[in-house]
Amino acid sequence: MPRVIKHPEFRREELLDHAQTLFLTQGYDKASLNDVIASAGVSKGAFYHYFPSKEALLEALADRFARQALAGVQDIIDDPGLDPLDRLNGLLSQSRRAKIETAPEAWTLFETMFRPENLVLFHRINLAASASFSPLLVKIIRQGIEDTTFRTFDPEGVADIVMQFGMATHDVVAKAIAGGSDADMEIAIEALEKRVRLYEIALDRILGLPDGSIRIGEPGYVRTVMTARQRKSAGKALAKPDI
Amino acid sequence: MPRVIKHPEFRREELLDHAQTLFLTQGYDKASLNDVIASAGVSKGAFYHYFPSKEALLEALADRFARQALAGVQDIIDDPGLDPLDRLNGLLSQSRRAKIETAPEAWTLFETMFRPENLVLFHRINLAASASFSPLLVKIIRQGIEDTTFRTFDPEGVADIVMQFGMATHDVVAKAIAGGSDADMEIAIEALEKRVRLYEIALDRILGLPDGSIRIGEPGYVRTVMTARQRKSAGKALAKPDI
DNA sequence: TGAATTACAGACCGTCGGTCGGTATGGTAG
DNA sequence: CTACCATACCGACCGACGGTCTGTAATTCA
Repeated sequence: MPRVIKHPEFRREELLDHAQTLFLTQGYDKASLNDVIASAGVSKGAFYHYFPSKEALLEALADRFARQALAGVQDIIDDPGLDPLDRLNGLLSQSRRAKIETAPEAWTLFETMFRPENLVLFHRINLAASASFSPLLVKIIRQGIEDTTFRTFDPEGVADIVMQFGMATHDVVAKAIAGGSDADMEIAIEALEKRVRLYEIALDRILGLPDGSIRIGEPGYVRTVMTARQRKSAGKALAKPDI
Repeated sequence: MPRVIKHPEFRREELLDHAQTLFLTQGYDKASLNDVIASAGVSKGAFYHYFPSKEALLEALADRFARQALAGVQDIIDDPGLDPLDRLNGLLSQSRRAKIETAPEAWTLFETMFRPENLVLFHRINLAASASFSPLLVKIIRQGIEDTTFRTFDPEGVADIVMQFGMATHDVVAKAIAGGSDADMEIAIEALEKRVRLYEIALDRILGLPDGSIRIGEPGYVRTVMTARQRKSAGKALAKPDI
C-alpha cells in the first residue's frame, strides 16, 4: 500500500472518527483493531504510532465525547443572568433541546450507545463526562444554598443524584427504544413521561424546593422526541452515523 | 491427563466456583478460559459440554449471585408481621447486617467486584439482581400506598430510585476502598456517612414520609464496617494481584 | 545537502475463544 | 453378564485477535 502522510492531528481525529463509527455499530469488543485501521485506511504501525493500545483509543474517544458534551452546556454555565435554579433547569433540559434540534444524527448515536454491546464504551464516556459535570453541578448547588434557594447538607451527594437521574432517564429511554411495536412504544412513552415527573418532584424535595420548581422537560416533550425519532427511522432503516 | 467423572451438577458448580475466583481476582476479560479450566482441572471439551461459551459462564455466574442475594432477603419478604415501611427498611439495611456478620469473605468479594476490570461482571450481576428485586420493591411500595404509609404516583419509578441509591452507595464505598492512606479513609468514611443520611432523607421525601422514617444504617455503621475491613487487610499489606 | 526525527508499512508472534473427532464411563435392556 | 448407547470428558487444532518489531519513506533542520 502506498504511503500517505497527513497532519498528525488530522490523522488522530480520523482514527477516532472511524473508531467511533465501528465501536458504536459493532461494540468495542466486537470491532477489531484490524477493522478500525482498514476503515481508516491506515497500517497497524501507524495506529500504534498514535495510540499505545486499543484501550487507549477507547479512552481518547470517551474523552472526546465528554468534551463535546461539556461544550454543549458552556453557554448555560457562562450566562451571568441566570440564578442557580434556572441554571440547574437549563442543564437538565439541555440535552432535550439539543436532541430535538439535531434529532436525526444525535439520536442514532444515542440509541446505539445504549445497546448492550456498548456497555464498556458507554461507561467510559460516562466516567469522563461525570468527572467534568460533577464540579459544575456542585458549584451551582452551592450557589443555590448560599442564596437560600436550595436547602441541603450534601451538595456533592445531590450532584451525584442529579447525574444518576440523568443516566436513569436515558436507561428508560433505551428500553423504550428497544420495544418493537407501536403499542409498546406508546406504553414506554407514557412510562417515561411519568418517570420524568417523578424525577422532577424528587429533586424538588431533595433540594427543599416547592413541588414544580425543577423542570426537566415540559409535559409532552417525550412524545415529541420519540415520534420524531420514529419518523426518521421510517424512511431509511438505520442510517450509518459517520461521526 | 486421566479422565475424571463427577456428577454433572457438581462439576457445573465447580466450574462456576473457579470462574468466580478468577473473574473476581483478574476480571472477566483478563481471566482466560484456559485459566478457568486449568484451575478447575477440566479439559476444554468438558467445559464446552457444560457451557456454550465463556459469555454463558458469565451469565450463569451472575444468575447465581442474584439468586444468593435474593435468598438473603427472603425472611424479610416472608415475615407477615412487618408493615411496608419496616419491610423497606429491612431490605435497605439487609446487606449491612449480612456484611458485618460475614465480614471477611463478603468484603473481599465486595471490594473486588467494584474494581474497574470487573465492570462487565458487575453489570451482569446487577442486571440479574435488579430483575429479581424490582418486583419485590414495587410490591412493597404498592402496599405502602394502599395503607397510606407511602405517597407516590409512580411505584416502579421509586423502586428504580431505591435500587439506584443502593448501587450508588456501593460506588461511594468503592471509592472509599480505593483510597490509600488512613487520612483518605477517614475522609471517605465521613463522606459516605453523610451520603447515607442524604439518601435516607431523599427517600423519605420521595415517598411522602416524615424525615427520619427511612433507615438505611444507624449512625456510625459505616465506620464499623470499614474499620472491620481494614483490620482484616492489615496483616498483609496489599497483596499483588499476580496478573 | 545530509543526518536525525517523524510518520508510516506490514510481516510476524503468542494467546485467545471456540471447534471437532475421538475416547472412556455408567446405566440399562436383553 | 454382555452389548450398547448416551453422556461425560479429552486435547489437538483453528482462525482471529491485540500487540510487537524491523524497516522505510517523508519531513525537518543544521
